[in-house]
Amino acid sequence: MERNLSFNLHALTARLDRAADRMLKDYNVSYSRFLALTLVGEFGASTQRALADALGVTEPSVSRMTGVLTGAGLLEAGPDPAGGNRHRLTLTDDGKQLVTDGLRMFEQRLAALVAHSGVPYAEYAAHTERLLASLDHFEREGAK
Amino acid sequence: MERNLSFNLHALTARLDRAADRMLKDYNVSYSRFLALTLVGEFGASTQRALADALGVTEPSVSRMTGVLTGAGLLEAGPDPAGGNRHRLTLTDDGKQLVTDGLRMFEQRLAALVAHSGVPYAEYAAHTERLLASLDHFEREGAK
DNA sequence: ACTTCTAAGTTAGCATGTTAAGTTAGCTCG
DNA sequence: CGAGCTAACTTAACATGCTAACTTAGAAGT
Repeated sequence: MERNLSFNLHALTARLDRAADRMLKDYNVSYSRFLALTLVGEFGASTQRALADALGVTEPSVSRMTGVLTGAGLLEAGPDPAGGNRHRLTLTDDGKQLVTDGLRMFEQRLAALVAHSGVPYAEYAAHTERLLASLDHFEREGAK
Repeated sequence: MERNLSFNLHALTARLDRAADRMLKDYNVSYSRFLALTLVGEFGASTQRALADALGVTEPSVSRMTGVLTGAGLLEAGPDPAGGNRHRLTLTDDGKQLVTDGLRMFEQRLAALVAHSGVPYAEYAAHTERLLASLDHFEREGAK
């Protein structure tokens, strides 16, 4: 048996994530937290529920994460004027700065990696997206 | 900003792993543990150190995992006749059975997913492998 | 207005990853 | 042969994912 696709995807992702964690060490945030901040800042994920969906994780994860990020002064979580039991999420100035810096750094590094590997970026990215969409489809089918 | 490659890879892998966990629920093992057993059974990863390398995780992870798997009667870990402070890892009959069943199950499911998505399996798998190799290369460079 | 439903968030407990710092078994060399 | 080296393994403490079960704030129906 050769190492199969799901195994290699698992390994590739785990290593990319750890590399990202190392790059962010100076900023004292993990890659997960950086992603959360990015989604709040760049995609306007404005409640914890929305952020959980965007990150693809559960509400308890986000609940704990927002607690930490608020404590670190990167995120603000006030009551949402839209009503309901919601928290409106916004970035502080420090949070905005971190997202800006981090995105630039990752872009450069990933470009270098892909260039070195010779893999056609656009095609690979498109395939990844298509697999993700199919998986979503299967999961929705299965849940019915 | 569109959702970038590393983000989608992260999401795709996380979901594949969770789907695999659900499929293995009846067998009472997680996907991580299944992978460990597979590497012992199919690749002859015969010490904890070798298994850690093959899985791409650290020794403490493997140490804890082998403890659990041994307790579950899926794995045996005796002293290694090769000497040194090593444990020789081998599958029990139950372990072998699990690996056989699991691999067949995953193969079918992944084939269905990839077919549904229309992504060319061989090419995508080759690209993934190449990226992994490049990342290894970068990490080795960086460590020097 | 009171009950009830629903959606959002929290808390508790588990799994499995990490790093840092021990421990143990055999090898090497003066 | 004893001191120190190295490699493999373990232990401890932390991060962050999950599920299950609870709380809270509005909305809806009578």
